[in-house]
Amino acid sequence: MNPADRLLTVFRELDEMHAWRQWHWDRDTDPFEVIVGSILVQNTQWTNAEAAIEQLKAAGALSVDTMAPLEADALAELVRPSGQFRQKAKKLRAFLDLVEEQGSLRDLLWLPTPDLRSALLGTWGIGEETADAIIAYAAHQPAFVIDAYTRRLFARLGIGPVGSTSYAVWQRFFTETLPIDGELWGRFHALIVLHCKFLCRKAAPNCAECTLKTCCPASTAALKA
DNA sequence: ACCCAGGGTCATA
DNA sequence: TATGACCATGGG
Repeated sequence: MNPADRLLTVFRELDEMHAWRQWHWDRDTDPFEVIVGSILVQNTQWTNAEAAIEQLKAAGALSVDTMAPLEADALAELVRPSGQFRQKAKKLRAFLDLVEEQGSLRDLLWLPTPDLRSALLGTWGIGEETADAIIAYAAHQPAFVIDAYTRRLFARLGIGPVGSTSYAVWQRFFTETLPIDGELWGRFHALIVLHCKFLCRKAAPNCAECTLKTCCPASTAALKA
C-alpha cells in the first residue's frame, strides 16, 4: 500500500473506533476557550488543563475582556491546577497582548494562515504545536497538529519519519501525503488524541504485537468501557 | 516515593 | 541543529 492509502486506512479505523467519543474542541467550542486550553495543556494531562479552565470559567475570566484586567498573581492562581502555572499565566498574558496588537480576537483569527502562524509563533509561549492547534481548532483554518501522541502512535505503527524528532518533518509527512483538506486534518488529529487517551497507555510503545486495534490487552478492555 | 503528561524557552556546544 | 535544565500540578 502507498503511504496515502496507509494513512487513510488508519484514519478510517480510528474513525470507526472513536467516532462516538466526544472531542473537546468541536466546531462550536468558543475559540478563546480553545486557545486557553491549547496553552494550558502544554506538557500536561488534559484533565488538569480542564480543571484550570473550569476555574477560569467559574471566576468569569474565560474571555479576552475579562481575563485582560487580571493581575499576574490572580491569573496564575486560577490556572494553578494545570501545573507550571506562573509560566502559563505569562503565556496567556503574551497572547492577550497579541490580541491587543491585532485589534481583536476575530481580526487575529481571520488573518491568512501563514500570517496567523507567524504571528502566533512570534508570541512568547506559543510554539509550533500550540500554533497549529490554534489555527486548526480556534481559527478553523487548515493545519495538521503534531504532538507526542501522533509521534508515539505512528512510530509504533511504523508509519512516517519514525526516526525524526523534527516537528516540520512529521508535519510535512502528513500534509504532503494526505489530501489537502483541513477538515480531514483536524479530524484526524482529534481521532489520534482520542485513541491515545484511551489506548496508548505507557505499556503500548513496548508492545511488540501492537496494531491499531489491538493495543495491549488492558487498554483494549478499557476501550469497551 | 517515584514517574510523567497533547510544550516552550533559554543556555550551551 | 541538537541536547539538557527548567517550569510544577495531579494521577498512576
